[in-house]
Amino acid sequence: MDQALNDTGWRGSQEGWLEAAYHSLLESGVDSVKILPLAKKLNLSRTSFYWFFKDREELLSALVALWRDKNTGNIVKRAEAYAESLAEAMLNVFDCWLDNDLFDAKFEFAVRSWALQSDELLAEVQQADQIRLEALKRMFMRFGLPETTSDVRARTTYLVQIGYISMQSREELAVRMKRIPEYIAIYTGVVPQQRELDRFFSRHRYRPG
Amino acid sequence: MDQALNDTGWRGSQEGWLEAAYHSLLESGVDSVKILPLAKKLNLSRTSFYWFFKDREELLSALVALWRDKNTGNIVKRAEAYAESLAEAMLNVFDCWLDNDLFDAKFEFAVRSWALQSDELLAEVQQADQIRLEALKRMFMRFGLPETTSDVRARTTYLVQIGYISMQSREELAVRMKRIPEYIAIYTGVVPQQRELDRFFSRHRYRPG
DNA sequence: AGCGCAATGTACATATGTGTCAACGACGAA
DNA sequence: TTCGTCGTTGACACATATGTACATTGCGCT
Repeated sequence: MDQALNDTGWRGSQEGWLEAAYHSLLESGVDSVKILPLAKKLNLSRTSFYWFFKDREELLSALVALWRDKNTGNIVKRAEAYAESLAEAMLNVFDCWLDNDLFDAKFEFAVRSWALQSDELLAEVQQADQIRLEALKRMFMRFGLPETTSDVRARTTYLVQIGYISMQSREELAVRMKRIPEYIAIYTGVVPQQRELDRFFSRHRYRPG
Repeated sequence: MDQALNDTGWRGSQEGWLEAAYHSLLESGVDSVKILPLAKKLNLSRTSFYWFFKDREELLSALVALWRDKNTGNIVKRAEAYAESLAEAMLNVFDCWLDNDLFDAKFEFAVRSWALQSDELLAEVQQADQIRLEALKRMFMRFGLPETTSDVRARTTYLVQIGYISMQSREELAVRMKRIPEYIAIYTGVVPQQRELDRFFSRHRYRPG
């Protein structure tokens, strides 16, 4: 995001406004995404906004598009990634919860909060939930679990993460990593092997101890 | 709520405004809680608001107080309620997720979204999370689980619910009930007994089948 | 009947936001 | 050099919100 966007030589640009809007959305919610304050942050005249966007609505739509592109695809990919065991498959999915490039948790929360005041967006969010939950459910079924079990385990996996996001806590990586083995055990019903955990830890540049 | 509040004979009242604010908060978030729109809904003059509340801030504080009183106490109580088995204890907690009088899920979500734009409120929400999680953790430990396990299982239990709330789904009671036995199995690691489930179902006026 | 006060309404001052318009500048290509 | 496009700006017209000062209504009590 931060490097993908950004300027083309001129002071302002579509991307400049969009990035400012993105940061404002994440920090204080949709209702803080207003043209006047953004202009102040960018040190631009408010009205120059209208050269890049028809109106505020168009800016908000661009934010939704950004979220759509980023957050759903990667979960599905990670759920479908190759794995020898269910525990390993689960750890693949966990990549999303720890790597901000795969899943932007703050963005996700801001969009969900936004959905409270927009039925249109709510429908989109619920569709995303559906797609993600189904991908996770298929993952459990790939390893031979029955359908109902797979469904509830998929929900547990996914909802714990959505809930975690909504706590807005900022914990150390180490604190979160210590819980991983237990989570895997609960979600899959199987204790993960040490080498599976080691592979996961090293992927995230974490040294247990 | 709906019967607790409401009028003293006069057209307006503290409670009238507060109730209108509550509904507006739940439907469209804090930023929709504005005096002018509320006045229109209540068919009152906007300025008569100031007879009951100093300003908008005071109304918002009253909303936070309402949330604080309602939503944290009951979870703790249910987690501490008597139970013969861990599964039964878990089902006691589940009462909150199914009974709107014990835990107001929509209210909870609206407040969490609100916390995005208020650091003060965020601190309160995180404190509530802490208290609730600790109560759940103690519940697991009461039944002999080790500390780390209890902690992660408490998180799972709680976060699934917070995540579920944030999906804002409106599912039939039957759909939700069908998942209960699996949830209990995942959360506690123990399959619940039929009589435990039956007691739970009847408590919530649900007939399986 | 009429007084007092709780409750409501009217008028004003102010703040913050949106969106349109027409004018202005700076840069690159013909 | 001059022209057109890209980008920027200030002025204007409005809309929606807050909060204060003051006037007005109408219920209840004596």
